[in-house]
Amino acid sequence: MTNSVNDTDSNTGTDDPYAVASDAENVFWADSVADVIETRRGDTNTEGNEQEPIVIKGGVSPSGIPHLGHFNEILRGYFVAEVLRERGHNVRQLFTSDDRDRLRAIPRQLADSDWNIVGLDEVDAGALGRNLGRPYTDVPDPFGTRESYGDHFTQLLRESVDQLGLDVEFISNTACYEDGSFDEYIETVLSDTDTARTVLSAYQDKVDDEYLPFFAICTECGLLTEDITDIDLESETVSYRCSDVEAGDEVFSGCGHEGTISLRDGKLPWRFEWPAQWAMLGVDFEPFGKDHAEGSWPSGVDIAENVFDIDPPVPMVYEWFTLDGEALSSSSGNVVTVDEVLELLEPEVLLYFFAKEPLKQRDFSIERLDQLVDEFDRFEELYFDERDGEGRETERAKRVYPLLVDEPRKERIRIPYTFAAVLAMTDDVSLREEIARREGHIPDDAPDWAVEEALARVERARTWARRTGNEFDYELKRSAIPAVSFDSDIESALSDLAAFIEDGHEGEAIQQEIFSTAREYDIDVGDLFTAGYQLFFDEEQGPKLGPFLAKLDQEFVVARLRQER
RNA sequence: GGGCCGGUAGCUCAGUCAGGCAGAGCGUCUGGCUUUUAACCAGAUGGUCAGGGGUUCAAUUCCCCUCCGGCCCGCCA
Repeated sequence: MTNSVNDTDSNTGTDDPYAVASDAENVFWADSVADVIETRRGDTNTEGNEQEPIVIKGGVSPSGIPHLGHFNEILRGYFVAEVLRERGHNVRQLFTSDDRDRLRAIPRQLADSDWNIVGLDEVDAGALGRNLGRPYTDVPDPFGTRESYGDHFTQLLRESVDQLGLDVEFISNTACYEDGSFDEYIETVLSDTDTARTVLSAYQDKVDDEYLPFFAICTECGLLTEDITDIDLESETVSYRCSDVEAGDEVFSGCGHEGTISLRDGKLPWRFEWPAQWAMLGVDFEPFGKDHAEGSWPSGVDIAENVFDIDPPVPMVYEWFTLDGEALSSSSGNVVTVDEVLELLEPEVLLYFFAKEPLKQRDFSIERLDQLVDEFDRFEELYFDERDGEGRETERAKRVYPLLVDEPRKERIRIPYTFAAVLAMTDDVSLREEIARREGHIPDDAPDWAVEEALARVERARTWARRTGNEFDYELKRSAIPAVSFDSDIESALSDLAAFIEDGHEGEAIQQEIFSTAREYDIDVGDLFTAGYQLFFDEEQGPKLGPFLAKLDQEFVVARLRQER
């Protein structure tokens, strides 16, 4: 082995993907990354002397439903891109869909073009099974609307990026192979297979003297096969035998066909393909998951320097998220999509989540989503000097918050998330607003746009309560009375309560009256409350009853307490 | 087996990289209200900084070992 990354001194600083984002000078990791990128390029001033834009890349195989974890590949880069743009640089943010990778397993769940999550029983799973081992772009779209499986899931990812309002250029790996963009890099690798073997063998034991770093798509059966028998760079062709491919526990059977294909009808193995992308696209920065940190990254550095003769990009490792404590996984179906998340919280809250320290293991907890939203609300208040911070909290908020929203607007209104969930117990939109105003969450002079956006959170909290079935998941049974029956004491007590409310009283007075009525009839206070919750929610518990009833329309409340409708 | 990242209050997280009194929000408890029913206000409570050892006047912070969660050394955010 010569000049591997491990025995040069070039690995002391910016090649360490763990160290790049952890400079104590900065309160925001993306600033530390940007510092390193500027130093590396040597064009730290912003006087317009840089010829080429700074290129930031991410990438993923379109293996199934694009879930929250995949957005690390976009959003970690997005923050770095925004910081660099602030500093006056021209930045391109790229995303490669690694869509010539092979379909290795069929996910238990898929998403159709409208983001409906569907099980395998709703598609032709058998057809998918017959396509195992073939490139994603050669597998038919299971929903029959797009050109391929790969196109379908790439398109879904792109829609989520659009929903977040991000400016990202999508690049199809398959398209790059087909249009010849990869040609010179494939030729570089295959023209000196000794060097390729030598470099890679330092990282992979299975590389032997026969190893040829190229895969071919079989012209007969479409399998992406690894058994390359000859390379002819004169004619730019590769000969292969369609042998079985082992991938983990799976074996994809080859058809045995022996054929010859163009360099454009195959692909480089991942370990070479990644550095080839860096070379082809001129990548300056790329974040990647911890899975690549100890394997693909060091070999990629070595291949970049010693096969392609380029500098590798500035790297950054991010930790994986869990979803309510479990690993995110397209194949197992434990996923949450950006589409779903945006039904639960505002985009800026989602961006806030991704602005946190990349190396911390984090759980995205839908059960406790209120905690994340509360944290964001406080962060926002720090930015607007509406709250005192500890240590460098305020400094961080001042730095990061403007990157989360289109435009900081001091007049914005945030209804606390769990209170929004309480408001969502009624579907009367004007009542929601009235209660929010009365409780002081909406100032009298609030602009219309701020009220509208604040109340949009109520719908999101409603969706959250329904999705989790939590303690806020109450629904006022307005249209029909729940099937209940009470003993005569309780019926009388409810009737007295109706009369009291008919006289017109404030919420706290009604609350008091519930207690005194219960005493009067010598019934357990809890039983009377339970009866109330049953009548209005068909549940045994609920929000503080007196104030809630006071805010509903009186005629309805009185009639319901009398069990008339 | 070898290497890497993380572990701070019941929960979600700052602080650790530059050693100097252990922090926030939520929750919980108490009061506001002679009455348990979740929204509001006030106050209080809350810790073996995963565990052990070392260096130091001083360690959550630096070093070593161990445990737990995860990753890499096949493929794959």
